[in-house]
Amino acid sequence: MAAKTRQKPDAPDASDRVSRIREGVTAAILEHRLLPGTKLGEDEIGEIYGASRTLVRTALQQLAHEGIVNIEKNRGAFVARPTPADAREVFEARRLIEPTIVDRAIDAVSPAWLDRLGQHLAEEREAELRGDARASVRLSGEFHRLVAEMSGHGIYLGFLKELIARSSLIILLYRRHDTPACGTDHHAGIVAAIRKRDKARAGALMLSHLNEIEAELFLKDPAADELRLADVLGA
Amino acid sequence: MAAKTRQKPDAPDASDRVSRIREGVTAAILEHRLLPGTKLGEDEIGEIYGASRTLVRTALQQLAHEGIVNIEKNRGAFVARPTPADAREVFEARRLIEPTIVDRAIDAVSPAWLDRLGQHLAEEREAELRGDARASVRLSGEFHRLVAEMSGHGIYLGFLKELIARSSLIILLYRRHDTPACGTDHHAGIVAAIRKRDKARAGALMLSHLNEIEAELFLKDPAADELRLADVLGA
DNA sequence: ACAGGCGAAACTTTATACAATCTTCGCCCG
DNA sequence: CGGGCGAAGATTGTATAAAGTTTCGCCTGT
Repeated sequence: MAAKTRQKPDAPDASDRVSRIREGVTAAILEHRLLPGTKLGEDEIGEIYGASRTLVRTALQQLAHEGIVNIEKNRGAFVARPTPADAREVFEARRLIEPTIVDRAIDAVSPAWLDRLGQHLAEEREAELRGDARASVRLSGEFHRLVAEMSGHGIYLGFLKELIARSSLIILLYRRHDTPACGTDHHAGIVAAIRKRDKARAGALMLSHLNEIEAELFLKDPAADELRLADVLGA
Repeated sequence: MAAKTRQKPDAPDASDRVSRIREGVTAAILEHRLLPGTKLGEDEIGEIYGASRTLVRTALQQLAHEGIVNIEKNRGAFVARPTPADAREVFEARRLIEPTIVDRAIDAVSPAWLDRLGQHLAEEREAELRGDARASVRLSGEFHRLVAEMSGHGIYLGFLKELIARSSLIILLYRRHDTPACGTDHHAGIVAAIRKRDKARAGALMLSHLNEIEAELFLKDPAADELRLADVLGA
């Protein structure tokens, strides 16, 4: 019967327009097409997506709540610029949550999920061979989200989505050398451990993976943000 | 100079009107004055706070993102009614995060914070003696938030605020017997451990505290929601 | 030439009006 | 008398317009 009118409350690819805006802007930020500090004018975005400012505003407010956009009163919305302190908090939280998520994911493992993971690893490898940095960045984050979805834990998934989005900005701002793909092999190792249902090993690998990513960051004084940003923009 | 015009971006008690609406509704939900499933009409709330629907809508969207309000398309906003599965997820997440938060709080301990904690315990005791159930519920949640603020970890604090708000709804829906204050002594014990900077003990006490709260819940089939709600309303 | 202030333009914020959708109540038919 | 159809009422979704704030350029005075 009325199965089409009442769609589930938080449809993943919700076809309404505000979700399309939100996901478009999110993708642009996660792929490093929009740099930290960039002004996100309401008219500007509205014209791109053919939507009214009302809808754009809604989307921007959601992004602000997720921590990847800052809204300054009477000034507008800007792509967030996490401080080194923020960065340390984000990675501490990820080190706490993600090993647990892997653990739960192994509980929920199934052939279909293993296929999905294998397929994702293939995509990551392909993007890296292609030298497509944007796709690599996006897929790297999506791997972690995939594991969280696999765990079937909605709250962990929500938290992790936030942490991943912020991590993307942090990596852009503070990565030391431009090691293009730090941990493709790491992901493969984690999947292997999941296949073997080896919780201890999977959790340990996830932890060391996160540690290695953070170790490649240069988290010093906040004033260095400007320099770093100029560097990225010049390249 | 212009110190009043540009206040910090995420002021805790932001005096703008949308925050006042959000906090008012949140307080009403946390104090169990608004029951799960209650319709939150935009005009209705707008008239109470003397605000336009635009502002009310913004506040409701924020509450929806925090998980304590559900917005159904073309139907309106309702106080969320967590399922037993949601409840288990919330408490699993709290068991993971809160011991870590206590740990970090002990790192940041100071005489001022210890005063604040002691003062809070006194308030809790007083409310309980008074038999003020509403204040008890609110203060019980605020204790956990206080520890999170003490930890100085903004992300953990944000996550925990969400979890506490949801917990309040869960306890209302699924508590077995009306044990008025399950864990006032627990809170005191945790504070004592914090005073002694005994991380292991503080974390363990927090964990058992959460376990005991969850143990008092009756998490069976989702269909029982209706009965439970009717029970509460009748009382 | 330079500092300070005035003013206009652009943008965000808030309110209001319009359109679309759902709910409810009444009526009619079986 | 019960069930279903339909129209009126109410409520939400969206767009547009009015109001307030910030910012930038320009002009004047020293």
